[in-house]
Formats: sequence, C-alpha cells, structure tokens
Amino acid sequence: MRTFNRYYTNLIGLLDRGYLESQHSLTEARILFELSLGKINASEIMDRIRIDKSYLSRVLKKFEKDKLIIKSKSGKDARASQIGLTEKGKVELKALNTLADKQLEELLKDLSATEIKQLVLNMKSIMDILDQKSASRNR
Amino acid sequence: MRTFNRYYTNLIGLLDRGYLESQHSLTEARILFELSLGKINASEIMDRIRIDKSYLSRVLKKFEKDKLIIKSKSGKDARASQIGLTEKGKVELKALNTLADKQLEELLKDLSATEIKQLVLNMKSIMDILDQKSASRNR
DNA sequence: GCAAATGGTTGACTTAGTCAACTATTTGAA
DNA sequence: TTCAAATAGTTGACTAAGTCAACCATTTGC
Repeated sequence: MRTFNRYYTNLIGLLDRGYLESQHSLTEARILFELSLGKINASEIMDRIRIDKSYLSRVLKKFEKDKLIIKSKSGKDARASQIGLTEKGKVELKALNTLADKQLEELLKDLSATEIKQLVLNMKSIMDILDQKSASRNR
Repeated sequence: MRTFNRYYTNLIGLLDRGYLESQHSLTEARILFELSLGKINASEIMDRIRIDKSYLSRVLKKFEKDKLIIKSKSGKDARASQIGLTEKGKVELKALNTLADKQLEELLKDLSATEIKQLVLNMKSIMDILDQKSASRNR
C-alpha cells in the first residue's frame, strides 16, 4: 500500500501542474465540465464534486458576472436556480479542454503512440475500478 | 486525448481529497518524503519537486521550528545547508504515511484484493511511463 | 401547522502559493 | 587574480483557493 501511496503522490504532483497556465483552477474547470452535461442547480454540482457551498456560490457568481453561465428560476423549487452554460461558457470550456490537451501533449510528447495508448488504458482502468467502488458505496 | 483528460481531472479530484485530514499539504508531505531519502539541501528538493523557492524556504523554516528537520552547515558551500529529518520528523512522516494509507484503504475498501492489485499495477505502469519520459527529456 | 431540512448567500478568515527584490557566497572567463 | 554572472537562500508584500459560521428563504415531513 505504501508503494501505491508514493505513486499517487507523485502522480498528483505531476498532473496538477497542468492547470497552472489556465485562467481557471482545477475546481472551476470541473464545475464548468459538470455544467456542460446539462442544466443543473448548485447542490447537484455539490453531489458530483466535493466543494464547500460558499465557495461554489462565489465561483458561480463570478461565472455569472463573466457571462459564462446563466441562472434561471427553477419552476419547482424557489430556493434553487437552474444553471446553464452560455455560448461564451461553452467556448471557454472548449478552450480549457484544448489547453489541457496541449499541456498533456507536452507532457507526453516523447512517448510513442503505443505508450500513450497504454497510459490511457491504465488511466481508464483506474477510473473504472474506482467508479465501480463509489457506485457500490451508494447502494 | 479529451477522454484521458476527463479521466485525469476526476482522478486528481478523487485522490486530492486524501490529504485534507492531515496536518500537512500534499507539497509538505512530498518535501518530507524527499528528505527521508537522505540529507539534501533546498535546491536539491527543488530539482525533485516543482516548488517556488520562497515557499520552500518558508515551509522548511516551519519544519525547523516544529523540530521536524535540522539544518547543518554544508562543508563545501557556505550558502547552502544540509537538511535532515529529526527523529520527530521521521515519526511525523510515518504517521503521515499511515494516515494516507488509511484513507486509501477507505477509498478502496469495497474492492477485492484482485482489483486493488490491478489498481496498483496500473498506477505503477503510469508512473513508469511518465518517469521514462521525464528522464529522456533531461538527456 | 410548524420544526427541521435544504438551497443558497455573505462576511471574516486561513492556507497555499507567487513575485520581486535582496544578501551572501561561489564559479568561470578575461 | 579579479570581477561579473550564477547560485543558494531569505524576506516582504501580495493573490488565489478554500473554509467556517451565521444567516435568509423556501420546502418537507411528522
């Protein structure tokens, strides 16, 4: 277990760097990403990513100010509002993805196509294993 | 590439949580870990992990105040000092590892031994591929 | 019908990290 | 051999990311 530990510590360190150059934190990027999957409200975002509600509220406020999202009254619950990406928001997310891709490319550029394929497969398999686990926890 | 991207974003989010409960940031933990490998000076730490030198200086100052490390004059270079873990520092690192292990265990507890083995192998293989790459860059 | 739960906001704060300027020492080329 | 540039580390001032607690409005469920 100790070994795995060390691997993931290094891995996080390595991958974390990726978001340095962008205008958004990793958390902000994840929020944008969740919003791209369809209109949701703030607490649905909180169900998906671990984030303090006050912080989320401020991030969303900033996104709204920057016209990346629009909030609309939810018909059902007057406390909540449905949040959706604007066109500008979609463009921003796309740019963010492109940037992340480029940085990833930089990180991987000395690898062969085969090695990269291997890497993706490994990453996928990790996520599958962990996904499976968190699914079973919520049962 | 976009797929990989999403996987690693989620993965970082997932693994990052691990360090929340400890008294140290992930970066601090990595510094302690590097120090456990033998006496080194500050710039050698900077060779190993990406960190601002002013921040590193402050972290080390804090570690010294907390008696986790001791600095001793390097014989060769009067600007640098050799840094080593104290007994207390070693205990701290051990505790940190134990905590991380426990959190990892929690994260993995619904997985079978086989699945965990699989996960470790995947993680290892990712690190090997990336290590190989960063080694070749410095040639 | 009302207490507790939920969705969200705000103020005050902490932690992690960055940037630039600086001192002291060492290195390397003229 | 000397002196300009490089290196090791420190400090002050700052920003970014995130947390904590108190709060208001609305909804849920006994």
